[in-house]
Amino acid sequence: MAVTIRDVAKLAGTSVSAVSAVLNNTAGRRIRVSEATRQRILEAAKQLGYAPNPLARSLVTGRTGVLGLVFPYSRAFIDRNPFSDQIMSGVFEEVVNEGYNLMLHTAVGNDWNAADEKMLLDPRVDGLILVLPSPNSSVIARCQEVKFPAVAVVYATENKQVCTINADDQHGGFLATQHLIELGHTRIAHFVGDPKVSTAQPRLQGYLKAMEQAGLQPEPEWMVQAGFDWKDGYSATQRILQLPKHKRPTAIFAANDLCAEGVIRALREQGIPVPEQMSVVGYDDTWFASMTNPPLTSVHMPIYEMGKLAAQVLIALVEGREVAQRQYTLPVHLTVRQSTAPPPKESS
Amino acid sequence: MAVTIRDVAKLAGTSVSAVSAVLNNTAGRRIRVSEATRQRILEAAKQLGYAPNPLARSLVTGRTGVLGLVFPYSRAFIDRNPFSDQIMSGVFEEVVNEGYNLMLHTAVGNDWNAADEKMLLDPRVDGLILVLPSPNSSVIARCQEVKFPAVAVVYATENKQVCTINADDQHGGFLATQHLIELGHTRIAHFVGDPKVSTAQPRLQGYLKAMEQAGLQPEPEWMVQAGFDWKDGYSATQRILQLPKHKRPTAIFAANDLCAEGVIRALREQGIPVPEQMSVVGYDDTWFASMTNPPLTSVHMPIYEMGKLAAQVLIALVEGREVAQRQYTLPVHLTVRQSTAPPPKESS
DNA sequence: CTATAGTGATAAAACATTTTATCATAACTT
DNA sequence: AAGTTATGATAAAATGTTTTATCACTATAG
Repeated sequence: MAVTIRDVAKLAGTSVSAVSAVLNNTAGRRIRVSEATRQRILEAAKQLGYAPNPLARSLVTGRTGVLGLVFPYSRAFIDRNPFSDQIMSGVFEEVVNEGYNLMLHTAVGNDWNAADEKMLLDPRVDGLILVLPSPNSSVIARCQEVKFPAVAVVYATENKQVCTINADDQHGGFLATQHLIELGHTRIAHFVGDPKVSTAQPRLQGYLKAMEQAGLQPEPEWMVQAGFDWKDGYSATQRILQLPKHKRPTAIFAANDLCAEGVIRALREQGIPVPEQMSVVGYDDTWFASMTNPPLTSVHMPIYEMGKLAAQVLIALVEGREVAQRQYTLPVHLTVRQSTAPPPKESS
Repeated sequence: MAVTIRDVAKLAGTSVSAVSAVLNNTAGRRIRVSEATRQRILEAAKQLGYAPNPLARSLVTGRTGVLGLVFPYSRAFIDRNPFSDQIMSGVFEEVVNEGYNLMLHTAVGNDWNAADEKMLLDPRVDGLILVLPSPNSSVIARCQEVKFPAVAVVYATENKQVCTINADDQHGGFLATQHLIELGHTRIAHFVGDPKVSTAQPRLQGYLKAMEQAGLQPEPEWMVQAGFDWKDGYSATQRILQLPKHKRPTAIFAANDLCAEGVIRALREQGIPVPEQMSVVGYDDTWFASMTNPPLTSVHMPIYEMGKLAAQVLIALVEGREVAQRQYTLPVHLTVRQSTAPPPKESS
């Protein structure tokens, strides 16, 4: 059916090995070929429109030029989630630039069964980028064990051998809170993300650090266990509005942008204007943050860059290059928009 | 390194062919094997943790179990675009359910060069799902030519042999416009999408049809060449607000949700309340539509379902099953939210 | 005049499968 | 008793590459 290397060899009147050597520009190393036959081979290959079969090539070289990208199995993480889009976008950009291909995988939670193993430690991919919001994954442990190249994104671990890409979540939490303190707020709530996700805890730590540093004592009711979804922010806001007036916060630092949007929506429905009566800070600063009303002040997480870096590190690993650093923590910064303002004057 | 079929054969004390037959449940067809050896083989395979090498298998069977998903190369189409996310999400869901894998591709515009050909007509994928907003692609023609299984999404063509998945854009345009007419609007603008994208024209047709059917004569200024991006809606709104009062529309049917968000933003900045002074209708009804302020009335396009159907059809094609239908046009409906209302009373 | 080295190549092995062809043996038919 | 058929297998071919080993032949050095 398709044109093979043998067809080229036959047309050029040479051996298969010569064709292979010429087409891989590896002539001169083991196999020598004269300039004349080199030209004949090139001509023949062009004439037949020959393209090497990647399967056969991979079978013998043990390399495929394909990277695997693994998301946790959760439709929420793939669909309607600017975070995973941007990770993917960054990964994809780098992968394409470096001439690799990208294969998508899923169905991997924290548990790791035989089916997953076959799916992931697959000779069809040279390495894996794992988006692993849950800590202590056995997936990554298994990769280490069999020395399968892997890079984990948003993954917290003690093991210094594991390649990880993270953002400075604690500093992000600090920045968000400090910004509100500088505006004059003293009663600041933090809607904490899903505790199963590794980024939730450090952000809370950053919040606590900023509060402590400013000499503010956070009420326990201000640290609300919410979540990363829209409706988590919505319901958490409803709860916090039931606090007695003197305990009611004047600012909310939400778990992420989606959560913050839920906060804004709940506030709007209660007739509480943002930012005049309540300041709101988001987290992630995805494209979506600038689309809310009012546009959201948010901690900018370099998500796209994290995806890109993950791909860079993985490619280095796959190509056997030594990586300068195994664990990265990218800096974050605060993007101030219009959802934050000084607290309202006390009317009581 | 890895455990091969030979290791299993050796441990079980049988031939390689017997192992292959047993493990593929194809025993009895050509190769017969007794129940006793069958058990020995199964046991040996389990003990060694054998997993067949997909590369070697694909090389001989000519099938890989991998589908390719191709997006046009445009970062806007991958990043920050709820549309492509949802397509991908639908495709992915079906692909995973059916035990296939998904490979991502890009770098294909309307032009189709040799590099693209090698990348796409790749033995590593059994077939392609092409997201092809631009009509008359030579990509799809080439796939037809070499009988490479392919399904095109949002692709307009005269060729009835090409498998396509579309939504009823004309009816969508009709529904959006009719809704505004029923509310009492007579001066209705339509912000037309990128003319290079095949969905733009039918939506305009639907708009015109609804207007005509209601006996309304649309002013040429109301059909604004805008685009599918946020800022297209923003700038088009600024232009339309400069029309003299008697020509100024009371409702805008935007090219899509992103465009509509730009419209709302521009109106807000001009102090024109939505929907009291101006009704706005979006298109696509992505998750994002319910997040705007006010929540957007939008034509619901079954994007996720389109992705899913595309994968279904492609898998049928790949597996050699005859498909009931080669070209699908999925129905759309209107989701009414709070961005539309009757026109303001004439104050002049 | 014989080792050695260099040149230009080819044949064969290896990669891990599936598929096809072949081969005994026993049982059953004619 | 010879021929057919069913059973249970195995060896070998095929898939399309890359890599390793081998082979002539010539020129140069000792």
